[in-house]
Amino acid sequence: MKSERLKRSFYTRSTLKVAKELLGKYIIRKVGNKKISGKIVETEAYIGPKDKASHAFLGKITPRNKAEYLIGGHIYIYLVYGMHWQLNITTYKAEKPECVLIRALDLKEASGPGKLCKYLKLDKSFYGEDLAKSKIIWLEDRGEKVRPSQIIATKRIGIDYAGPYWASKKWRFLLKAFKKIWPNT
DNA sequence: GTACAGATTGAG
DNA sequence: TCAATCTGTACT
Repeated sequence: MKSERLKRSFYTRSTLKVAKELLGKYIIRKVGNKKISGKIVETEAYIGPKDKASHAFLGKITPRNKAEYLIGGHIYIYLVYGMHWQLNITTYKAEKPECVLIRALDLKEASGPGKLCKYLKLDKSFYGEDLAKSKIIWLEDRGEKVRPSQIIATKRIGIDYAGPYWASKKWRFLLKAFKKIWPNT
């Protein structure tokens, strides 16, 4: 099987393009001598500082979100609701706070952002990890082509606080074939 | 120092 | 429908 690790140049392009192309790619997580992996089937784009739903809205930098400003290909992970980790991958250039939230893999054990991190055993120790270099987590292209007609774009989830303009942006992308995983879509 | 909301989930 | 659970941020 063809299996190629995604390079820096994949991540440093425009965020919406990366968000769509991440669909169908595989995430590989090495724990000891075991590998945990799955296909990415749902993503969301966050384009700070103009995006009110982004943690980096208006160029805000805090100890929590500073990894969002790293060059494309780094992990930005944080805790929400006091109990769930969210895995984000930074995109575009350094100092540009843009990222893609990885929401789901093609497994029912990882069918949501919080469950995905639990499945991949991710936590704050992965903050700022470089997916282009890391030996414990990276992404692979296994040669699966995803056609635009297989991608569904919808509104992002759980960001109504950002107001109707940003909340209505269709920056959530998912593979048609896996729509059935989510009861509320 | 205190108050409060949140890029969710799973149970009821 | 709603509680669990805790960090970052904006106050005093």
